[in-house]
Formats: sequence, C-alpha cells, structure tokens
Amino acid sequence: MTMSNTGGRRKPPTIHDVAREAGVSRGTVSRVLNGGHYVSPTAHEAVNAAIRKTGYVVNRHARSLITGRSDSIGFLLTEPQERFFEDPNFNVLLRGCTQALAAHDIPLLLMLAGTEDERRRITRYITAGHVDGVLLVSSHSGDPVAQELCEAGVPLVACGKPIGLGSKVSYVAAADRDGARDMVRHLLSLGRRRIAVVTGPLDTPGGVERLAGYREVLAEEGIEYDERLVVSGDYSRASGEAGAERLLAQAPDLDAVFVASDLMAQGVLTALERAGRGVPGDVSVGGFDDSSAALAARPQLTTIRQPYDRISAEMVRVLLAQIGGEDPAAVILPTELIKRGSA
Amino acid sequence: MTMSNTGGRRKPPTIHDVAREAGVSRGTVSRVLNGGHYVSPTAHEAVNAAIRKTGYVVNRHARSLITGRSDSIGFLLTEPQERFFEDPNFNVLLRGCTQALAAHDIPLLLMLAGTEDERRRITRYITAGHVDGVLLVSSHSGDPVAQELCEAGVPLVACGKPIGLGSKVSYVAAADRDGARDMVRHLLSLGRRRIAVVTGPLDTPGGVERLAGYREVLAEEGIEYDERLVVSGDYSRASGEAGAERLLAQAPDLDAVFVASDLMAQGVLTALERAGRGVPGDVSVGGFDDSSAALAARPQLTTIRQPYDRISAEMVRVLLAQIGGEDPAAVILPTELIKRGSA
DNA sequence: TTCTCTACTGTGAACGCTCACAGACAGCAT
DNA sequence: ATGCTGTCTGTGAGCGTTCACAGTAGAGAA
Repeated sequence: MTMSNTGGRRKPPTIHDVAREAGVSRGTVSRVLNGGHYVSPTAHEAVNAAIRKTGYVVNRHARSLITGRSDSIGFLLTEPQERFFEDPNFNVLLRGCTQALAAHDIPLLLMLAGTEDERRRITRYITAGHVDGVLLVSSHSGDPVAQELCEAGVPLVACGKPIGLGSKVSYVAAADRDGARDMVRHLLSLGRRRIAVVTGPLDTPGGVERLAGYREVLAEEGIEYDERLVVSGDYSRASGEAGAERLLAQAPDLDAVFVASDLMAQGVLTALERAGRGVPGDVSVGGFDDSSAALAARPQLTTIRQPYDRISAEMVRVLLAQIGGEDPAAVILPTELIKRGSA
Repeated sequence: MTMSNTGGRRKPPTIHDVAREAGVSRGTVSRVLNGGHYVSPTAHEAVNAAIRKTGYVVNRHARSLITGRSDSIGFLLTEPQERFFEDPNFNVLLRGCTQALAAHDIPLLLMLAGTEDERRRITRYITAGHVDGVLLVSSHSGDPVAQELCEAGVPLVACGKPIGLGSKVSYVAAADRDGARDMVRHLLSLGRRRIAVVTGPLDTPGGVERLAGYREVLAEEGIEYDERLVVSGDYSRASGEAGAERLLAQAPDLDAVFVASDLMAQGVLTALERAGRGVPGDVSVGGFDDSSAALAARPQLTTIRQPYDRISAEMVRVLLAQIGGEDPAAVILPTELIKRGSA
C-alpha cells in the first residue's frame, strides 16, 4: 500500500501510468477496470499490483464523457428541509433507496432544493448529466422541477403519483384509496358513526386519495358526508394537533378520527388528551403510514401500513430500468391494516 | 424557447452546434460561457440566441475533465442518519452551508455514509474527483474517512476539531471550553455548588472540551471534583433523560446540571420533572447549542449559543480558500451565554 | 506611412478515458 | 498444409470542453 503521492499535491496517476507500470497497454488496464473479461490471469495480476502501487483511481469525468453515464443517482427533495427531516417516512425511504442502490454499487446523492434559487441550480446540475436519474420525493402538484426534468429527458421516478404531470412519468405509490377504505371500514366495524378525518394537503396525491377513500365508504354505507368532520393538515405533528382542535370545536360529537398520517395522528392524540377524550374509549383514532411515530404514540396507533421497504426497492428498480432504456412505469403497492391500541 | 429536442431522446447539442448556429468558433462560444470577456457585443448576442435556440447546456464532464474542477461541494455525514436528522443543529448547519455556497452558485450534495459499505463507496466517489471539496460533519475520533480523504489530498473542512487527525486538516469550531466555563460560572453565580454535568461522547471534541471547561472552573473555585456528578450521553434526547436518572440516583443532592447539548437537556428536564424536582427552583439546568430545542423546552433553556450561521459561513469560506490553493486553517468562533428560564 | 497597442477571433492541442477494430497466437478440426 | 475457432492484446480515434497561441483588424501615436 505504498502511496507515491503523499505530501505534495502532484497530479494523480492516469491509466497510462498504470499501464506502463504493469507493462501492458491502456486497453488491458481498462478491461481489468471494467469486469476483467478477456484478460489473462498474468496481466490481471500485474494490473492490480500496478493500481495498488500507483494509488490509481479512475477519473470519472473522463469515463463519463465517453460513456455518457455518471454512475450515480440523485435523491431530490423539492420541499423545505424541515418537512423532510421531521417525517420518519422520508428517513425510511432514503435508507431503503440507499440500500437498494448499494446492491448495484451506485452512490446516492441527496439534493435539497427548497428555495426557488436552489431549484434552478440543482435542475441545471442534473440536466448537465451529473446524475443518471432522479428519485423524486415531493408530491405537491405543479412542481416545476419534475416538469423540467421530464422534458429534459432525465429518467425520473416519483414517490406517489405526481398530480398534474403527464402519464409519461414513472411513479411508485401505495394504494392510498384502498388503505383509507380499509381504515374507515375498520372504524365502522367498531361501531363508530361520527368519523372525522384529518386529510393531508389537497395538492398531494395522498391528501386527495385518502380523502376519496373515506368518502367512498361513507357513501356506500349510506352515511351522510358532513364537512364539519373534515379538516386538512400538512402532514406535520403540529398541524394534526391544530386540526383536532378545530374538529372538536366544529363537531364535538365525533367518535372517531381517521388521520392521513401517523405524525399528524400524534398531534391529534395530544389534542384529544387535552380535551379529556379517552382513546380508544371515547374516540377511536386511525393513522396512516405505520411509521415509527405509530409505535411511539400512546396509545400505539392503529394504522395503515405503507410498504416503504418495497416502495424504495421498486423506485430504484423502475429507475434503473428506465435508465437502461425501458419505458416509464407506474407501480401501485398494497397497504395493510395494522391494529393496535388506538382503535 | 424552441427546443429542437422534444420527443425522441437525440444526442444533446454540443458547443460545436452552437458555434455553427451562431456563425462563430468554439472558442468564442466558450468565452461567452465563461464570463464573456473579449467577446464583441454582436458575437455575444448571436451566441446567446444560438444557445436558446438549440437548448444547449454545457457538458460538465467534458469541462471537468480539462479544468480538473467539478464545481460542486459535498456535505459528508459519516454517522448513522438518525443522529443527523434528530439534531436541529445539523439542520441549521446544512442550511447555512447551502446558502453560503449559493452565493458562489455552487450546488451542495449531501452524502450519507453511515455504514462501512457506504463509506467505501462514497470515499471512492469523492477521491475520483466528483466534488471539489468536502464539508465534514462528524466529530468522532478515528474517523477513517477523514483520514483517507486527507491523504488523497481532497480539500476538507471539519465542523469541530477532529480528534486524532494531524494538524493539517482545516476545521471550524466554537470555543467549547470557554462556553462551558461561562455556563459553569453562571451556575455558580446563582449560588449552586453541587453542579452535575451530562457530557457528550468523550470521543468528540465537544464532549471532551466542554467537560474540560467544567473541571477547570471547579478547580479554580476550589470545588472538589466529584465523579458521581458526571455522566456521559450521546447528544440524543433519550441519553439526556437516562443520564439524569443516573445522576439523581448517584448524587441526589445535586442542585444544578450542565448539559452538553440542548437536546440532551430536554431529556434532563423530563427526568427532573418526573422526579419532582422543580426547574429552576430546585435545580438549575444549563444547556449548550442554543438550538431550536432550547426554545421548545419548558422552561426555556439557559444555554450557550453556538454561532451556527457564522460556523457554516466560515466552513465554506475556508473550504473555498483551500480549493483555491491556500493552506488549511483552523477557525475558532466565540460563544455566548443566553439566559432564559431554566437557570 | 509605419509601428504599437488593444480588442477580438479561430485553431490545434490536450484532458483521461472507453470503444471498435485489427492483429497475434494457440488449439483443434479439416 | 489450411481453415476456423476462441482468447488475449495493442492502437487509433473520439467523447465535449478549455486553454494557449497565433493571427486579424482597427485605433491611435510616432
């Protein structure tokens, strides 16, 4: 492990230096670097020794220039970072994607583009070919970044169906509507009839679809839709708490709350406790996500599990396929009702 | 804004296409792209028009190949991501760095390298020249990544003085020891004499230095050092709570706690409340950081403010200077005692 | 005029790599 | 002998850019 380069910052060794050191040609070194096919054991060994001796690392710019690939993937976040960091789901998703890509030896770059200015910079960076594809984690409609990247022909996979974008963009999503239906039916099965709902933002697919599932089941069961039982949050804990306050004021007779995220559900629990309503005695509370917040809550949340491990794995699979030339695809994954103490 | 490239994914336009379209040479286009000096107004206009018409974006791989720069900076995190996401300080730091770099139009790439495997991948990625420099946010000693990057000659600036690394690595840090001294003196000025301490991990500079400041002041005041008054945490809220439990068991007569981070201090408050000790009546609690946790706590925390905005600005400044060829530098920034309700 | 200076422009080299191709050599059948 | 495989190797070209250099034209000074 003799580094000939310690101390002064000399220019790093090139493939040529390695070739000379090993007594072979550039081509042979390149072949060793890319899988080692059609290389004799002798040459293979000599090249590896030369690489160790010179401390060579391939210049990825040169490689990318000719291959057109960068062998890295971007994890793009177009929302303010607070949102991201507070939400345990994002965490799980990020880790899942990192792991799935690790199997392909591809590094994941996290890019935050919360401000308009940042969005411009990052978009330019991406369209300039610095990553081969983008995993997009932002669900707000009318996201100009997604639009732009799509038009620039950058392979893109969104988490959750992007609203307002054409059908040519890939996405992976949980079956939000079905999940919501399961939860509402579960609450009904407990004898609840005045079921309130705290939705997500209505410009996100999760916000829209989960509310739709709620309304569908109510309609099917002949229960009248009462808009006093419906408020919207922004997936944050605080907004759940505030939402529950409003619900208690508008519809004090509620006997259940279906909350569109576990984090918001935590806030709802706080508000209910303060109001002296027992859970699950007086009010049943159902969450959504099955994130770590569901287990941290007291009582633990009955919730709809989103298969985040599968979601991230699928996102990576679809993205790599698209980079490989396949057409965009949409993947919908089933959810599951998890019964715990809150309902 | 006519994109000649919509639909089929043709190969993107090169600088050559732009030159032909504008009726000038490659050189002139390149000059326009890089500041526009020594270019006639006529040519300048023609090139800009051609760029718009062709939808040209510079191929950064080609540029990087010859300039040796990538015009991007990495924000490297070598700890498990949970730690990072829970701590509000990191958030502030990240945003500060992003903003400081935005002034130079440089995108920031967040790289998570929590596992051994990821560390290898990311190190290779960095040493291959994909970023011009690295902002390192990990303070644990013996971090092999920092060592490796340093040896590879990658410009690097750490947040907090890296333990166990040579003096040739740049860092920006708050005056931890002075801050701790200020806090302990403040607690003494309130008449407290049995001052306990919850330190950070003792393989981090913050952990070591803040404890050192505590011991110094005690020694100066002729107060005996009692190791029952000292426990260590890992900067997490939970570890603060657990630490306080241990302290209460070992030294029930404590009348103040100096906690090495606000997040841990929140945990300490929880434990004290459960034990029926009033804050600040029975026990004074001092934090460290002045993070958002200090304001969120009840009572609000008296704490030592770390100037995170200046820290991030300095990190970026030092890193860019180093990339520009300057020698590594160490910057120590002063802290400030912020008095609130807890002490 | 002629010379110098400045503003501007075009033209080969690189940068370090991969890829396609051609060639060499061995083994085995014809 | 000849041909055909298959494995292995070296070479030249080219990816899209910047940079150094040489050159042109016009303005102003001698």
